[in-house]
Amino acid sequence: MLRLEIAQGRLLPGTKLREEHVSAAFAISRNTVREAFRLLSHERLVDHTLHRGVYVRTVGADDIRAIYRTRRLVEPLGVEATVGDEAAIAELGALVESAESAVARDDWEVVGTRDIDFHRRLMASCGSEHVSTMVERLLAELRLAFLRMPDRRALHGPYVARNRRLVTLLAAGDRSGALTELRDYLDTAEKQLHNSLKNGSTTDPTPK
Amino acid sequence: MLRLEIAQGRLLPGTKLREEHVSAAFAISRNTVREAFRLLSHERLVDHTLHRGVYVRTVGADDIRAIYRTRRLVEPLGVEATVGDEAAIAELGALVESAESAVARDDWEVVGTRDIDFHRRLMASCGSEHVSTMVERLLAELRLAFLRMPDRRALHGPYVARNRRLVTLLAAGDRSGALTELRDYLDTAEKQLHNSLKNGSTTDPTPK
DNA sequence: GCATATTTGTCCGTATGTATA
DNA sequence: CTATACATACGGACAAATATG
Repeated sequence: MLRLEIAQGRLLPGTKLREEHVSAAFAISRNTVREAFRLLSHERLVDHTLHRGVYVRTVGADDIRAIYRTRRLVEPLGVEATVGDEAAIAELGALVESAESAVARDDWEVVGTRDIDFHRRLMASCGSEHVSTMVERLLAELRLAFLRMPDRRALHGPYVARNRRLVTLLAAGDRSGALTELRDYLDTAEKQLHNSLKNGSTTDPTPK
Repeated sequence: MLRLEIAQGRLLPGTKLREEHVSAAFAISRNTVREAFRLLSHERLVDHTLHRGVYVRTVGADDIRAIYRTRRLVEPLGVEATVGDEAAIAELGALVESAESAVARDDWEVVGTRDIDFHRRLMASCGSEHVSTMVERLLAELRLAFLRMPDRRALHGPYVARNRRLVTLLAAGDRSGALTELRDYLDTAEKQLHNSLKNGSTTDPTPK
């Protein structure tokens, strides 16, 4: 049942998923495949149009705008909740460290993963299950956007230093400093994503 | 496919939904029923345990605590976004008016619905699709909690005046006043729900 | 524009494993 | 412990919609 992994790592956005094909590939029945498709569709990882099948979701410029609009709205709540939460700050520090060692290994795949983990952990401090699941979905969408980007190093490279700075500010208890750092992070990240999308994306846009 | 309506209005929490029974009642196949169950389960309207079937969700005291923890976290964002949004304030006023006329008719069902509509509209001003769908789910859970309460008048009665006050404060541009009014709303609402749950609930708790 | 082939949506029947009486 | 009921999963079938030539 775990083809989330396939959708999130292996397949490229825009790929059509034929029921018959998938059922053969996984040696499961078509009915079971359909149930799985419902789940993925509900998680917005695939697009499902009537009588036309399911496609791996292609996140466009509008989607990115929506994602960062939400992040700008919600992530400040995360830093508010994290200030003074020693355990959380320690875990965030560990995640940044892991990202830094990945940079040293030139493993940009896990650098991106650690960045996502970082912000998931940041929001977990809110202590709201509802918010956490929303963030989970938000970051899954973001990961789909990452898949369309050609240069992973340029994509994830700049942000481990920013996360490091954020942790330092949080550890120092500098609430407003952390907030402005966060805002700056989000602004530059969104700008870069739009640029990468405009210039060259790995896959065809395939709007139709 | 619209048995959301049934789960949200007709059936009481704790009711077991047998696949065969439902498929017969709606004249559809078990396979289709199963797909629908997956959807409802993902929306947290039903509990789905392996090999034991699906039950209409019973929201307990812990769930209510989680709901209001999230509301206290997120709804302030809604008032921040609504201050200065003339169109939104007008719509909120219309919703309160509709609730007031429902009070005059002794129609407490729609009073509760308008209360939910009110807070949905409030959060819509954030302009975040992600937040809106999260709120949608949050309020669906809350409505399930309402179903367990015996006295609808006592449940919904006190809050139309509070919503009216909130609209007035928003229209006056009194941001901090609106925030404290909101906090007070949430505190008393949660307290009342816990009380009603303790004393007498319409349905059996049926924890097992 | 039309005819054909492919694919989806829906249904039925059946087999197997699990939980409950 | 046995037996029953039920959920899970499989495979085949057909109609409807879509895509292709």
